[in-house]
Amino acid sequence: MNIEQKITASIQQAFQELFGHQATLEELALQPTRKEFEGTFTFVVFPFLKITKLNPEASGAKIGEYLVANCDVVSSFNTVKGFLNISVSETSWLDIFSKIYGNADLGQLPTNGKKVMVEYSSPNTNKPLHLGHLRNNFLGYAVAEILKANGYEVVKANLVNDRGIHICKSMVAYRQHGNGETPASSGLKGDHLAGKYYVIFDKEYKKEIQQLVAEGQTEEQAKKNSPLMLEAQEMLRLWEAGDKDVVDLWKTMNGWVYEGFDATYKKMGVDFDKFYYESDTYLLGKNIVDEGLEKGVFFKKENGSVWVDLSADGLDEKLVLRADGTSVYITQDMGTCELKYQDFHFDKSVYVVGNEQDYHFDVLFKIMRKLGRPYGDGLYHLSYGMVDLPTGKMKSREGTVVDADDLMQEMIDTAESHTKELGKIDGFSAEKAAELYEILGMGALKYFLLKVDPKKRMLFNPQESIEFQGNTGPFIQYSHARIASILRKADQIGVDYSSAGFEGLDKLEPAERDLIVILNEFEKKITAAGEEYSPSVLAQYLFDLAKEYNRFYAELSIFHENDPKVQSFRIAISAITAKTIRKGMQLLGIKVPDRM
RNA sequence: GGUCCUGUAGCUCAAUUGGAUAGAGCAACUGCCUUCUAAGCAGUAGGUUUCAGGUUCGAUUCCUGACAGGAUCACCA
Repeated sequence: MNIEQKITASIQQAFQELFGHQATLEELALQPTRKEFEGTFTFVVFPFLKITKLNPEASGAKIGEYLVANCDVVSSFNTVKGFLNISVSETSWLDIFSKIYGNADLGQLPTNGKKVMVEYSSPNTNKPLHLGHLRNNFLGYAVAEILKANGYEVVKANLVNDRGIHICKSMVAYRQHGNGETPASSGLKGDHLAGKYYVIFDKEYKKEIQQLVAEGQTEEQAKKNSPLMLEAQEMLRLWEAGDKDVVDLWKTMNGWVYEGFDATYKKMGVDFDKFYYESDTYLLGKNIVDEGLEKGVFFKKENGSVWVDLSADGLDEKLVLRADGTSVYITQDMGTCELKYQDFHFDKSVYVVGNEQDYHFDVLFKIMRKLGRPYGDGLYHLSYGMVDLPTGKMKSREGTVVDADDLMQEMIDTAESHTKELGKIDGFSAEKAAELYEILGMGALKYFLLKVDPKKRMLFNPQESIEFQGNTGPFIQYSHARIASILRKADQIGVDYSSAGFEGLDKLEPAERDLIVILNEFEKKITAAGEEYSPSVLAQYLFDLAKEYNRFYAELSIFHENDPKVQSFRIAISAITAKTIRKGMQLLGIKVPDRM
């Protein structure tokens, strides 16, 4: 039983004994005391005035007195209006600290026996990754790690969109303008090479449209009649028919792209347990269409197309199979959904996909539930907002994208120049230094993208967005490095900061207590981040923790402290702060350095 | 036009899910390095929470209606 539960249980008892009222633990929830008041936890009595039949102050006082007399962790209280502010004794805080300090599984909750799949990244193989993908990948990875910490067994999946008209566009342009260029001959990363021809296609395509319009066609006609577009469509048909030349080219180009993606994923620090390829899954789902027709979930129109009617659910009628019997997007998504379940028998399945597909997933999940899938209620769309630039929305065809590889390198370079300016790492080897720049640059970038509530769209200003001070990754990393330095010194001079070193300590400075209070919230935050699928909860917490530690650091001395117990305790609390930061940042996919 | 999301300090974001005088960071200003890393700490200033109603002890949070921005509404993916 943790401290909050202990206090709420006592309040429940107080209601029983003082007012003869049976309150649920749920309605007795505590909240943190605002820092301008004395106390740690606050109980709001307003909702219970009808039960106490006293004014707010008197109600609070009565419960407060009961707590001081009957709850051993409560040392004092004060009431302001209807707010009962509760103080916890210093020895209780020290007990709590000892428990945290002795916990070998800090930040890892016990297994819950449940399995969850997290699908993220899911790139197209016709162009390199950009800023929007970074948010997706960092989010997906962090959510997966957070769910692991919550006791789930996690499968990270990547559904690669490796076929379709967009790939054919790159292929057509490559055939016409490629001259046998390869990543090796051009020095371009494979994904960038494919992207180059995707852009060439679009340029040439637009020229053709202009030409055709000049010859008197409408723009719509021109788009359909453009020889390039016709060729791309023909190539798609040939691909589906298994034409050897087309398939060979497709394999070659995709191979280049995967090499490029591998490098990018490595730099991002993300990984996957299972890859799905749309070239394998795009024909799936037709059996589910049949099943839906049998069960009466779907219906057939006169022309043979198959639909689902979701108007009773506030949605619309939605096509699930074309009149010619071919699949649409949602057909294969139904099939892939079922395939994933057959492969892994998950309890939950999370899709990390941008909010422009909200409607699509709404429909997909409603369908799977109507079909009575056992996992229907476990389907979840982690919908995140777009990343906007100051110039507006990113459009890959128009070249207004921030490339992922470029941005990551830029961050690392900035970290390098910043570090050199400060001149603190003189003893570092070149490799050590390079490693540090990467840790700092990637930390800044990841933290920036993860600290915002996923569902909100966010603004990214390449010039201004990335800071190394304030609410940033490097600030938290810096706090860790400071502590690491203290621990090195403590080890060097041989201080015992095991719990034996501060046994019997019974006094606390406010800065020490505040630090214990926030350290004690770690598991609660991991739980909340997991329940809400929101790494931002954890990011915010780690910032608050680092801030609290830096206050402690500035206010209290460690190696000038004369009382050996106090000194030992301060090192211990520093050590556990570092451990919490390291573990928490790890859940966000961010590394922390020992020196910077 | 229908549906959904968003609107909080000059800027970027919080606000424990209905609680106290709405908090951080950046930018601006003032202090603090002979002491464990100043990528830090302390402080000043900055707000009619887009607007108008409503619900109640109490609203940034819930409801209604405006306004603004975005997404989506294909036999595209």
